[in-house]
Amino acid sequence: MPQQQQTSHTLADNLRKELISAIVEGEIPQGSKISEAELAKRYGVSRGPLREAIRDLEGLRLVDRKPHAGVRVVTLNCDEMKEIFTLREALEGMAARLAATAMSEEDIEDLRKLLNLHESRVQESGGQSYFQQHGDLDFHLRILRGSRNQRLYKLMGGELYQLVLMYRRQSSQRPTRPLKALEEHKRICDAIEARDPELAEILMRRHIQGAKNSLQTCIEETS
Amino acid sequence: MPQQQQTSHTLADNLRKELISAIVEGEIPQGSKISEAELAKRYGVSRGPLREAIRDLEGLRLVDRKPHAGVRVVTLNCDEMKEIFTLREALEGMAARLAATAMSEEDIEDLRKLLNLHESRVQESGGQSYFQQHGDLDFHLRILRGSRNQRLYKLMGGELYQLVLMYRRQSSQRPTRPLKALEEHKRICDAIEARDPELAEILMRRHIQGAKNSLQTCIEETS
DNA sequence: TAAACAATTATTGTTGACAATATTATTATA
DNA sequence: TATAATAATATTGTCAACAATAATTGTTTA
Repeated sequence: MPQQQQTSHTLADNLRKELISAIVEGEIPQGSKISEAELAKRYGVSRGPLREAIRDLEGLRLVDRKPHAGVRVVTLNCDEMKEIFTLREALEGMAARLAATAMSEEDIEDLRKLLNLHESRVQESGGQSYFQQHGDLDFHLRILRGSRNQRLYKLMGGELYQLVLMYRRQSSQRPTRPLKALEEHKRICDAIEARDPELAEILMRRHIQGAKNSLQTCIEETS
Repeated sequence: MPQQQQTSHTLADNLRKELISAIVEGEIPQGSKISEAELAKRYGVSRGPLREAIRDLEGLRLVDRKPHAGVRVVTLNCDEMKEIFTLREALEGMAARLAATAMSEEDIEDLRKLLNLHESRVQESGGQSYFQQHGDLDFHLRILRGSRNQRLYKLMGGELYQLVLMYRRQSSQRPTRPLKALEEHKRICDAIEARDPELAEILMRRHIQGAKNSLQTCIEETS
């Protein structure tokens, strides 16, 4: 079953989704100040629900807020992104460990099919964009769900992945070797299929460490 | 410097703190429905800021909300608590790893002093209550801060620890062997002092696994 | 001219009233 | 009597006006 109904029938909840999308896609640029009045007019709602939605975004750390001074979209510098990847390493490593015992045979079969799909996409067209955009996250989300740990799934899949997505979309992140990543995904899947939690965790952590290391080096910002 | 000013000068932010405290302490019992009108009257504010504060609590997973049907305080059963402890294992394990290289000599010295203080408290009075209530969390928060990973610190120290606290306060959690816990803390401190990230992580994970295992076994709830 | 102070303006924070939805109580019917 | 449909009630969701705070602009003074 789907985990949530399509539309929540409340303005604040719909706004929340729209704003998340707008920020992640860069429609509302990083570091820009958000004007409540302007956004309210733009989305055709009053400021009440809008403020509630913004409050949610603050919880997701997509915006920063200073009382009486307004909210700004966060600016993701490379250092912050490395922090997030460190969290990914810890959390997704644990997810892989749990998935190795918690995933059903059908789940694993589906996961394998997904990897085969990814392989064909990568082969047929270089496929970098597709794989980078969706394929990689699909795989990681499957593992997170496979951990059967609701809180883990919601935490990584909900809050943190928005930030990863945002960074990928906006930082002109170069595609990081889809072939190598796909190969690593396969090995992780192997470990899960072999019901080897320790190996699954180690491989996942290495995989994410690799991604972290390939983040473009930070530009030192003294001011 | 302190990370936040004392009072935020906005009703919603102050309410947020009060509500968190009220829920964690059990003043607002688990599973109870929250009436906006009643709470607004109780705290002498209008429903606007109250709703924003509640929205924050939802982000912290302290309450559940169904659109048009109200919010309820979450009920922490043992299974959920085990999920949280699994997150703790992953995140605090990572924190210990990072702390082993990131903490300054002074930080480590202070940590050692803290442990000595704990030891005297435990010895002089059995000290179970103090150590269980504050000492244990103090130690873990120090490690989290020592990781020098802001996001890790805020995530575990902010959102997740509220839930751990809530469970401890309300589930008549028996004090889980303060002497053994203290001993484990010392070993973790040793590993950090020796600048041994792998060992620090392993010990921290074991330490939290032990705490998880000592959670009282769940009462099976079929209905 | 530059700096500091003061008045203005714009934005955020708050409130109480109104609208929409879900829950409860009531009534009719099998 | 039990169940289902329906009306009444209470609660949540939304709005537009008001208050309070911060940013901006203009003015005065060294």
